[in-house]
Amino acid sequence: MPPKGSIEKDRSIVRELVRDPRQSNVALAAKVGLSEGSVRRRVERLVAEGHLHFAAIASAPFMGRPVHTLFEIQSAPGATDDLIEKLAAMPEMAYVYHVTGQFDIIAVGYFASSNEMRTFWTGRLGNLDGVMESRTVMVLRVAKRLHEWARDIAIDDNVTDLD
Amino acid sequence: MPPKGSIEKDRSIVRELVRDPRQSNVALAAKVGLSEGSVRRRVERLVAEGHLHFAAIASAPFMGRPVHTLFEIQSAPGATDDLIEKLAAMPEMAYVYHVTGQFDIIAVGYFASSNEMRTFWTGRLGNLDGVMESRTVMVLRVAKRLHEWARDIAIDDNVTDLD
DNA sequence: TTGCACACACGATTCTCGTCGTCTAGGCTC
DNA sequence: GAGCCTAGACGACGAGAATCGTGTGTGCAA
Repeated sequence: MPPKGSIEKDRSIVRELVRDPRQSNVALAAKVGLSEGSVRRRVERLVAEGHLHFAAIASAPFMGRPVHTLFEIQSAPGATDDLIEKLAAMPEMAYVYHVTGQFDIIAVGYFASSNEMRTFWTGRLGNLDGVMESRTVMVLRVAKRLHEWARDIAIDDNVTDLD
Repeated sequence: MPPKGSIEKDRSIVRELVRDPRQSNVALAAKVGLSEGSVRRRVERLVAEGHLHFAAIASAPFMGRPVHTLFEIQSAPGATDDLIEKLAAMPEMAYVYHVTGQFDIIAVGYFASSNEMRTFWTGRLGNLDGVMESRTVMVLRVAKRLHEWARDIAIDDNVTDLD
């Protein structure tokens, strides 16, 4: 087990990488006060454990999918998990959340046109077993998409044993 | 302007990077059929133009924010843009969308505890000017979070002039 | 022709990556 | 408690690879 305070080093590595994902291990090592090799091993471990991951994010409009839609779905009792599986398997879907509230599932997808979205909604989604009710919400503008949200966060010292 | 078909090279670079964000320019160049230098410059340009960006994504629980909440907000007429600005400026917020439907804004945030979320909701969010009604939706499980969604998408040839 | 936008070529510098020796913490036996 | 052993993490280091800046060529349009 990390001998306490080690997790803070991990977090500072993560914060630093969130701030600049493409910096070299050498630069990162200098900032967090470790050697290049140690930083490299820690990053590998953090990625393997799922605490950190790297992504290249494409602009959906640039890739030919300008229509950004959110679906709120109420599922039949007991059907939620199945439904989530099926939604997650659809390539149009980027995010699928199991949530509380009036609806059980929120899913976000990208489409080439409103018409294609409509086809998807009325055809593929509407025909799925277990869909009681669904609503679409069109995303007009993304005001903030901060995969970098962790950057400014001050970490409480007493929160060290989280998964 | 790119002489047509150049945008397809850009897209194949993007797709390839989405598939593996940390591959070297040399490897990428071999796959898309360009030299290392050309790929490097194209990637720089794509990032500068906002069509592509690199991110290191931290696990929110690991960073001490296990509570994942979505807020649906109905704003007073004319107040939406202001409200969006204010929400986007809050460090707890990771995503802020301007949307259609019953609500005008959907915002997603991460909190250290449900209590902190409640404090935020009743205190900071509830006191903002222009908030007519707001609901919280707790995210129980993230079934899919595919920043890599663009990977499998076939691009229509007639969709070349999008921003 | 001139200008411009790309692409390629090619060193110099920097980084990555595997390996090795060291140090420390913890557990075990005596 | 002393001595010993093991596991994990760290730093050091060198070979190989990647990056990065610059210079040159080529196609196209004004």
